[in-house]
Amino acid sequence: MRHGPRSRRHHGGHWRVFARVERFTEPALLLLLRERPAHGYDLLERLPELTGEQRVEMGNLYRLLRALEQEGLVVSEWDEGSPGPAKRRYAITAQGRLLLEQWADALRHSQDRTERFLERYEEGR
Amino acid sequence: MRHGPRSRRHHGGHWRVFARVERFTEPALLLLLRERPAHGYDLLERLPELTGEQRVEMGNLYRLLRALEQEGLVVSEWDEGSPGPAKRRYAITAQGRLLLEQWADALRHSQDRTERFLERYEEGR
DNA sequence: CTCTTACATGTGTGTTTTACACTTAGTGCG
DNA sequence: CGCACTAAGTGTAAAACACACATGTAAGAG
Repeated sequence: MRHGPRSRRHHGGHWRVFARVERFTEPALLLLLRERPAHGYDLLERLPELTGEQRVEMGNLYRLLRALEQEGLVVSEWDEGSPGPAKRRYAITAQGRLLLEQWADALRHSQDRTERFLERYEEGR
Repeated sequence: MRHGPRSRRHHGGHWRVFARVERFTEPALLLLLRERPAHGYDLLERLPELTGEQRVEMGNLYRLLRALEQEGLVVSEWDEGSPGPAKRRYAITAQGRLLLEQWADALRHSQDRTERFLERYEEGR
């Protein structure tokens, strides 16, 4: 096995567990973009505030942004006029806001499930 | 595309999102086995209480149980003497309890992250 | 007795999601 | 210039998961 699993990393003789919500980068991006439009690299730096990870894989981030655009959840355009390398500026759409709302709902349910799990865990200690 | 994504299902014209914790079946199994030893099919029926899903894929469940055994997190033996088809009875080990503890910890962190996400989401409505 | 259903454990294989490695290009600085 | 930082990507493999199918035991219906 070249790589260990992501959610359970070997580290100094024991397993390190990181309980992560599937596809969490997606709602995180949508939330950041709801606050204000931004370009990919900017999002890359602000994502860890939400995901709790050191950094998000940038390759996947750019692919995800393009996928979101194809689904009509965000729109983008090349940001002319600003200095430095060409940037693509992303903004959330109405559909994106709707999906974010559904994510928030799903995350609340997830919170409830996990809360029940933890209570049941504490009971049997 | 034969199958849609699991965490975002198309349903009646909109996407249905199910925010799921990665590999959550693993701590769920460990918790059930900490409460009492059980065989696979039994776990299969009791898992939805914890996961919130209708059912867990049984193929993957049996593979997961064997993987957990290879890692020393559970032990099993054929349950002789009980009627019906042969059952393999699984029990949690000390290492399994340790990993479950780490999962509980990780899940609490996940709760905090999600809580922060939801608060930030509510702020900007 | 035969058929069907439920119990019980699995294998095979494809899809989706994520990780890791690498490329290209603009700009400022010592 | 060489180097670091910004910015946007591609290629590819592994991990996680879904779906379909196989095999055998036992209990009950007709």
